[in-house]
This record gives sequence, structure tokens and C-alpha cells, in this order.
Amino acid sequence: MNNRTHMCGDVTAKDVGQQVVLKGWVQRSRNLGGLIFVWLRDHTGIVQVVFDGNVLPPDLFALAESFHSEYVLEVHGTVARRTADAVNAKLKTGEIEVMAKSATLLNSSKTPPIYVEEETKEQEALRLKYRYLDLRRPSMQAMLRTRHQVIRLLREYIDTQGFVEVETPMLTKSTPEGARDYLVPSRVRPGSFYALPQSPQIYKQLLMLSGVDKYYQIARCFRDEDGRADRQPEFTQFDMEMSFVDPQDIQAVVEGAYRHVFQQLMHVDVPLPLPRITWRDAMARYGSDKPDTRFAMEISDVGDIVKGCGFQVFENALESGHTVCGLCAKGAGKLSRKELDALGEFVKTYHVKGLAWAVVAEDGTLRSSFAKAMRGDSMQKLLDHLGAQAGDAVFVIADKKWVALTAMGQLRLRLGKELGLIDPNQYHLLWVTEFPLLEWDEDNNRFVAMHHPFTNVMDEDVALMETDPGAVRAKAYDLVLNGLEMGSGSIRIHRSDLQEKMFRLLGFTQEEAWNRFGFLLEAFQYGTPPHGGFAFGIDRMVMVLTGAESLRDVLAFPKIQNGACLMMETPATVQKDQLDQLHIRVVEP
RNA sequence: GGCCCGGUAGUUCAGUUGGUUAGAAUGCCAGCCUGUCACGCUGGAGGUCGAGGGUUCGAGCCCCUUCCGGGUCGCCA
Repeated sequence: MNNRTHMCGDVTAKDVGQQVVLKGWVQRSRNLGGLIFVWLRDHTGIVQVVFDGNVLPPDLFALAESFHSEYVLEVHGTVARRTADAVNAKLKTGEIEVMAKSATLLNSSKTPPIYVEEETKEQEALRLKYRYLDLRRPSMQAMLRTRHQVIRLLREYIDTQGFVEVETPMLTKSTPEGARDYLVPSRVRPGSFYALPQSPQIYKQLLMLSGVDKYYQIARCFRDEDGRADRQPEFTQFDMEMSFVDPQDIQAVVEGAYRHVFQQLMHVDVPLPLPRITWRDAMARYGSDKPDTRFAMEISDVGDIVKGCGFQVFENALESGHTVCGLCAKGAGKLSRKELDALGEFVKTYHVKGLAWAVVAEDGTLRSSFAKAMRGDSMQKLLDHLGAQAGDAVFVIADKKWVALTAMGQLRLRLGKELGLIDPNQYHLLWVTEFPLLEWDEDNNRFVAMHHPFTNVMDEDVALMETDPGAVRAKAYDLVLNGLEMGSGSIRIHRSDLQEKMFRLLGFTQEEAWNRFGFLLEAFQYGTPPHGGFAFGIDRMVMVLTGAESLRDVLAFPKIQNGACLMMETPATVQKDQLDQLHIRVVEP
């Protein structure tokens, strides 16, 4: 039986005089000669333990002299109130200390390569190599517990809505559309592979067919693509699907789940229903399909304003049917030439040819990269249209529509951050709706599904599938929080005639479609109910809730950019006989 | 795969136009110390300057290649 009476952080002035048994790690030891102070730590906090040379037998005192950082101790002692001048206000337990009577060294520790302290100084690669030590830090302990609470609260909420959790296989089938799959070789069928799921998409649709009606799962998903701060090769989604519903029904459940988590965990009220913006509007106003609406600085189309302005870059763009868009950055008038040039370089990474800028100084004088080329009052008209006043800067981009808007959206985000327009304590949740069904793939010269090939079409756009597929809108919607895509969902196609039309648009012959998705197409012939669903990233949710800047900070054991784990050193080679059994021969490069 | 940034004691960092034996703090080791709480004092050990090559009388510093980490574009239905 564990004889621990208190957690380290839970010993209080109420316990004065009590005999306690504590277990934990040595945070720090201060040896004053005949008196040793040891800070003992567990995940609840730190408590000071005193070893008094005048009171303790010499062998025990000698033992205490050997205690170092991260040694593991069991301490028996008496809780004592500290004298008023000895109270440590920085410690939760600072009013008391534990006078040791005996102690057992449960384990020693090598000198740790990273400090187990709130503030991290070490480079991240070192933290990841010694992740088990890094996780001892209070903020990481808090993260693990926040994550646990998020999942607990989601389950608690969804349970009240009549959902049932169904586990779907990890060993599943590769579907060539979309992200690269992680493959698992088959032992019994040489040359065949399972794939780890990118999402339980097909299974959950089949569960609707099976009559489950309301399904959910805390689902691990895998994508073999390069990492980013907000992208890990394996991640966890809250995945759900419902039958006989409209988008609003699904969105209401998702909104409710978010509100529950924010209420319980952050004491933040999320007013419902959430605001909605169409994809087209989001692109036009924010240059992004996941707009950060915590600040305004909206983009506007200035094509009409600059028509006939004389500046060839704008004129040529308009003649080619491209877009000229601009925005006004309030208070950016103080930007130096160097900073403005840096912004020009920045937008070029998003494939636009250049950035036109104009800065109105406090005294009203104008500095600009293109004013000289602007005829008559066209510059003034542009400034007026964008609402530029003394102290502001305006930026204009002319390029292909989506390219220009995307680059402008990135510029807007960067300016918003640099001008301090973003309040980190605000949570702006919104729906982006009416996503395009298809996206043109320049490389392969064909349409690809923007969401996935089972996404349903908006009723009023069905006819467009024949005449203008690129303009067809889907019953698809994303949830966006502070400029991060939290999740996406859609109403699915449940009728085979529409599904076949969709495959045709994607360039599949009927034979190809049946080869790839035959089991699904066959299933769909046995009375598929109308259905739809949603999935959102739990990791990203925890990231926002904890204020973390990287997904790596909200996973116990994350991977780095190239998918490696620095702690376990995965991926790793395996023994030859393992490969033999899998009929795999490694060709040395 | 492209571009950008970084890699110097266990750790965090400094290191001048290329110039003596590569420094500091902290940690570690030893000694002293009974009220510390970043304890203090004295002394000590600790370096493949990521690796390899080149330029030079001389390279932590300049050049090339490469490895590792981060950011980003591509990619991410």
C-alpha cells in the first residue's frame, strides 16, 4: 500500500503539527552546513523539507547531504509553520515546511541535461530528446491535464446528445486521393499494404448506412507529409457523423461542444450561434479561408478605382482579367523603406510579382513606390477609397485573383501581428461556409475535390456541374478559431447518381471509381440515409486553450518536421528477418 | 525538393578586421558554513567550436560540401 499522505503542493498551514509522508523529486537542495533545505516536487507543486543536523542521526544527515537534483525521495516528517520572516510567498506551500524525521532515497539521478523549471532555456531539440524530463515541468504537466480535461468534457457533452462512440480500424486501405498514406506491409499477402487512416471518413459514413445515426470517435489520424508548427504526422480528431441532418444540425452540435469546453475550462462564454461567412467573402475580405477576425484591416477590391490610373502594372492586370486589391494599415506610416521592402519580399513568397505601397506621413507627405506612375487624382482616389489618413500605409497587389488575395491575406496577418492589433485573450470562432466543390489542379490538368470526393453539392448549384464545375459550391464548412482551421465537415453524397457525376468531374472512369471505392459504391446501393458530419483537431484546440505556439507543445511525445522522434530515434531500421517475413528487400541507395 | 535562420563546456550564451593557452554564468566535483529559499565563501575539473575539405604563416571567425534543428514555399482530399 502506498503510504503517501499528501502531495507536495497540497501541504498547507492546516496540516501544522501533522505527521506526513511525502514522495517526490528533489527540485533543489541548499546545504548550509549543519542544516539542509530540500525542495521536494511532484506535479502538484513544491514543498520545503528541512534536515536539521542537531536533531537527526548522523547517518541520515549524511544521506541528506547526498541529495541532488531529480533524486527520488520518500520523506517522513512533521509539518511546521514557518516564522513570519521565513515565509516564501513564491511557493504555494510557503507558509509551512516539513521537518524531516526520516528519508529514503528511492532512486538517484544523473545530472539532468535540462532544467526542470517553469522557464525553458534549452533548445527544443534537447527538450524533445529528453521529453520525459521536459514533461516534469509544471507547464507541461498542466498541458497534459488540460488535454485530458478537453477530451473528458467533449465526451461528457457529446454523450448528452445521443452519440455513440465506435472504434474504427487503424489498419485500413490506402485511397490515392489526398495526403500521402503511412503504409503497413502485409505479411500474409506479399506486395500488399494496409494504410493507417488519414481519417475514419469512410467507416463513419458506412456506420450511418448501418443505422448508427449519431457516431463519434476520439480518432487518431495519420498523414505522411512534412510537418509544421501546426501540423503533426499523427494527430487526434474529434470525429462525428449524423444521419438525416442539415449542416445547421451538425454545426449546432459542434458549437455546443466548443461552448461546453470553453465554459468549463476557460470560463469564457461563446455566444451562439457562431457567425458565418461564405468562402467567397472570406477570401475577398481577409484573403484566407481561415480568417483571423480578431482585427479588422479588411482587404478591398480596388479594380474599379484604379481603372485608367496610368500605372501599367495595375492596368495590365485588369486587362488580363486579374484582380487588383488593397488594404489600409492604420498606424503603419512609420514603416521605414527597409521594412517596406521586407514586406515586398514577404509577399513574393506567396507567388505575387510585387507589392505596391504608399505611406502617408504624420505631416501628410506621401512616400510611395508607385505614386509617380499614377495619373491625375488617381492616387488620391485610391487613398480615399482605402480610407488612408495621416500616419497610415496602403498596400496594393495586382495578380491572378486567388494568388493576389492569398498574398494580401498573409500580408494582413503579418501587419496585424506587427502592429499589435491582435488581442491574445480573444477567441473568435466562426464558420466558413459554401466552400468550392472542386479545385483546379494545374499540374495534372484536372479538377480535384477540395474537401473529399463524397462531399455533397449545394442544391442550387447541381446544374452548374455540367456547365461550370469550378463554380459549384459544396455543402462543406470549416470551423475557424483565431485564424486557425480547427476542423471541417460536410453533408455527404448519399445517392449513387450524384456520386457518379462527381467521379466523372474528378476524371475517373466508372471502372476506376469502382476499382478504388467499389465497396463503398456498392454499400451506397443498400439504402444510404442522407448524412453528414464533422471532425476537428483536438491538438489544435488544446493549443489555443493553452496559448501554445506549436502543436509540439500540446503533445506528450511529438514528432519533428521530418516525422522523426528525437527521443526514440524513430523511424529506425529493423532486423533483416523481420523484413524477410514481410517480403521486403531494402535497396541500398 | 526550393529559400531563410541557427549549431561554441552538461546547460544558456559571449567571442572584435582572421592573431597568444577559446571566456562568462549556471550546473558538476572538493572544502568551509545551522534559517536558506537563484543560500554564501574558497578551490577545481570540464571543449572533436556539429562533421569533412579548402584558403592562409595562422580559422570558432572566410569559402565549399555535408549532417542536425527551426521557420517557410511546395505538399497537407
